[in-house]
Amino acid sequence: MSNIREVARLAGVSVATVSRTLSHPEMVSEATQKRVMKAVDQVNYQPNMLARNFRSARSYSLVVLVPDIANPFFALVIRSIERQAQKKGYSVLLGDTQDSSEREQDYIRLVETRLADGILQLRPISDQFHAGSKFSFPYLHVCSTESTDGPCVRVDNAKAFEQMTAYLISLGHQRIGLITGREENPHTVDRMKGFQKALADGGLPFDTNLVASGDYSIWSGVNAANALCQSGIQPTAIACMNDEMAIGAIQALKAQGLRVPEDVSVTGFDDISYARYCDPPLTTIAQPADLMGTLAVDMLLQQLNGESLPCQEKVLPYEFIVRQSTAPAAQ
Amino acid sequence: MSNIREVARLAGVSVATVSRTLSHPEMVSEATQKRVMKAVDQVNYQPNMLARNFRSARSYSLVVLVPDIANPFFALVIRSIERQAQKKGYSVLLGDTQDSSEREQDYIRLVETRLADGILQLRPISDQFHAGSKFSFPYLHVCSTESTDGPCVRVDNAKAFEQMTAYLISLGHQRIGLITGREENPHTVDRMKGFQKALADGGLPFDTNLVASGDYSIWSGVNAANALCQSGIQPTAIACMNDEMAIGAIQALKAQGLRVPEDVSVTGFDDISYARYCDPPLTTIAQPADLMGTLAVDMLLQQLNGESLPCQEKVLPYEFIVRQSTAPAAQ
DNA sequence: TTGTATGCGTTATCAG
DNA sequence: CTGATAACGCATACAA
Repeated sequence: MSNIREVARLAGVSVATVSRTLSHPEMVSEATQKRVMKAVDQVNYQPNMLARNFRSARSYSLVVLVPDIANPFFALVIRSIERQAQKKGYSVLLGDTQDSSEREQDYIRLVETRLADGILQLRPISDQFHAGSKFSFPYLHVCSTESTDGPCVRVDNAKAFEQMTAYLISLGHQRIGLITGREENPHTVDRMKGFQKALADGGLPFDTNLVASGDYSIWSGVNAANALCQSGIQPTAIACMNDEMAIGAIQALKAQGLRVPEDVSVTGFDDISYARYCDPPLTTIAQPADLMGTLAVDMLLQQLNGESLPCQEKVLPYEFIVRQSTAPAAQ
Repeated sequence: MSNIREVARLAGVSVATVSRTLSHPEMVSEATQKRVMKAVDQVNYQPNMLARNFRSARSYSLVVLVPDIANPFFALVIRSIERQAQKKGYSVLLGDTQDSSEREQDYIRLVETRLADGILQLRPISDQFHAGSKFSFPYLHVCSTESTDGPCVRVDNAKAFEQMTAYLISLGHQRIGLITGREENPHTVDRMKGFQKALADGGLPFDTNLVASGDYSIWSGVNAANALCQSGIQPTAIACMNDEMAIGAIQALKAQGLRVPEDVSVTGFDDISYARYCDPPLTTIAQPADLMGTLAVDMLLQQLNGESLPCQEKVLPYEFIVRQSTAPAAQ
C-alpha cells in the first residue's frame, strides 16, 4: 500500500536513500538508517517486489516441470528443490505437465516472458527437450538420462537397472519379466538398456514376450503384471521400472494366488516411502532425491548468474537396496 | 530481448497500437493488426510479463502453503490446484512449510510484497492462521476444519471420523485404539471430536490409554501401533487419522504376528492411491481432492477479483470406503 | 554520505 | 482507429 516515496517523505530523505538503506545499508550512515527504518515501521512499508524485479529484470523464481506431482519420487525431489530455492531467495513455480507437451510449452513461455528465470526439468516431453536443442534460457535436467543433451543431474539409470537385473539372474532367474514405462520416456530408454545388457552378459535371451509396458502408475503395473501372467510364459521374476508399478504388480500377482517372492520375485526403482512398507518390502534402487534437488538448484543458479558450470553433467551415486520381494528362483 | 518499442518501429506504428493489438485486438483495424503481428513474428517478440504485472499491480500467481508436498493427499490437492490455476491464467508458487511457522511467514511475505496475489492454505501453523485473524490479502483454507475462521473448503472431518468409528463399533469392537496426528493440528482436533462422539453414542468409554499420537507420517504410525500393542490393553481395532499412519500401523501389527483384519481392524483417512494397493486394502474416508483444489482456486480468484463470496465456507461430501482392513471383532 | 534525475516495458488516458 | 505521453515503484549513474 505504502510506497518508497511515502517512507522518504516521512523520514525526510530522498527515495534513493530509502532504497539504499534497504538494499545496501553499508552505503548509508547509521543515523539516516535509523530514521529510515523508523519510517518504514511507521507505515509498515513492504517494498513492491513486482517493481523491484521488473527494474532488475529478474523474477527470482524458477519453474519446475514435473510429469506428475502425485508421483512420490518427484514429490521428494521437488521438496528439496523448493527448500534450496527458498534458501537462495528464489521461489518455485510448480509446472505439473501431465505429460502434455502443450502444458510444457505454456511453462516454457513463462520464462520467455520473464516470469521465471530458468527451468528445472524433471522429465522432458516436448521434442524441444528431447532433441536437446539449446534453449536461450537457463535450464537443467534432473533425474534425466544418458542421451540428454545439456546440463543435467542424474543417476546412472542404465547401470542401476543392469545391476538389479544381474542380481535377479544371480538368484537363478531365467525368465525375467520386465514392466516398462512409456517407451519414449528417457528413463525407460536407459533402464531398458541396462536390462538388455545384463541379460546379454548373463547369456539370457531378450524375449519381447516377457516385456509389458506401463506408464509408471500403480494401475499400469497391475495391468502389465496380469498381461505377463496370461502370456503363457510365467516369469519367475519381474523387474519393474519404478516402485509404483512394482506395488501394482505385487498386488496383481497376489490376486492371482501367486506368492511374492516365493513364486515370483519383484523389483522396483526409486525407493519411495511405500517401498519399505508394502508387503513384502520392495527390493529397489534408491535415488538420492534430496541431493538431486539441492544440486539442481545450485547448478541452475550458477547458470543464471553467468558462472560457467564446472561440469555439464553430474552423475550421482544410487543405492541398491535388497529387501524381501526377491528370492532365489524356485526351480 | 526485443521490446514493444522495437516492434512498433518495425511495424511503423506507435507502441500504444502494439499494446492494443496484443491485449485488445478489437480496437485495432485488421490491416494494422496484420502489420503488427508480422513485426512481432519477425523479432520473435514476447511481452515482458514482469513489466505487465508491475503495471497492472498484479502478479497473477498464487501461493499454496502445504506442510509437506511428499504427502500424497496434499499432492493430489495441489495437482488440481495447479491445473485450475493454470486454466485461469495463474501460476502456482509452491510453499512447502515443513510445519515451520518461520517458513510460512516467509511465504506470507511473498504476498505482502506483491509477488503473489493470494494464499491457499492447506494446513495452518502460525498463530495468525490459527487465530483466524483476518489478513489484508485474499486467502483461503483448504481441507481445513470447523474451528477455522475465514473462507474455506473442506469436508466434515468430525462427521467422517465419527462415521468411521461408529462403523467399527457396529462391527462389535469395544477396545478401539486411536492414532492421532499432532494435537494442535486442526484436522486432529476435528477428527478427535468425531471419535469421541461416536464412542459416547456407542456407550463406550474414552480411554486415553488407547490413544497414541503420531504426526501423519508412515513411520509415526509404526511407532504408535507398537506403543498401542505394548500398552497392555490390546485393541481389536485401530482408527488412524490418515492413511499413511494406517499403512505404518498395519506393517507394525504384522511384524508382531498379528493378522489384519482378523486380529485387529485398521482404518485410515484420505484414500491415497496406496490405500487401495496395500495388503489388506484399507477401509478409509475418501476426500474429494480434485474438487477441493478446483473450488479453492475458484473461490480465491473470486476474492481476488473483488467479488463477494457466495458462501464463506464450502463443505464437500466425502466418501466412506469399506475395503478389507476391517472385520467383525474376534471375541 | 546524500540528492536529482532517468529509465526499466507496459498500459491507460486523452487528444486527434 | 491511432499516436503522444504520463504514470507504475524502484534502482542506479551521476552530481553535489
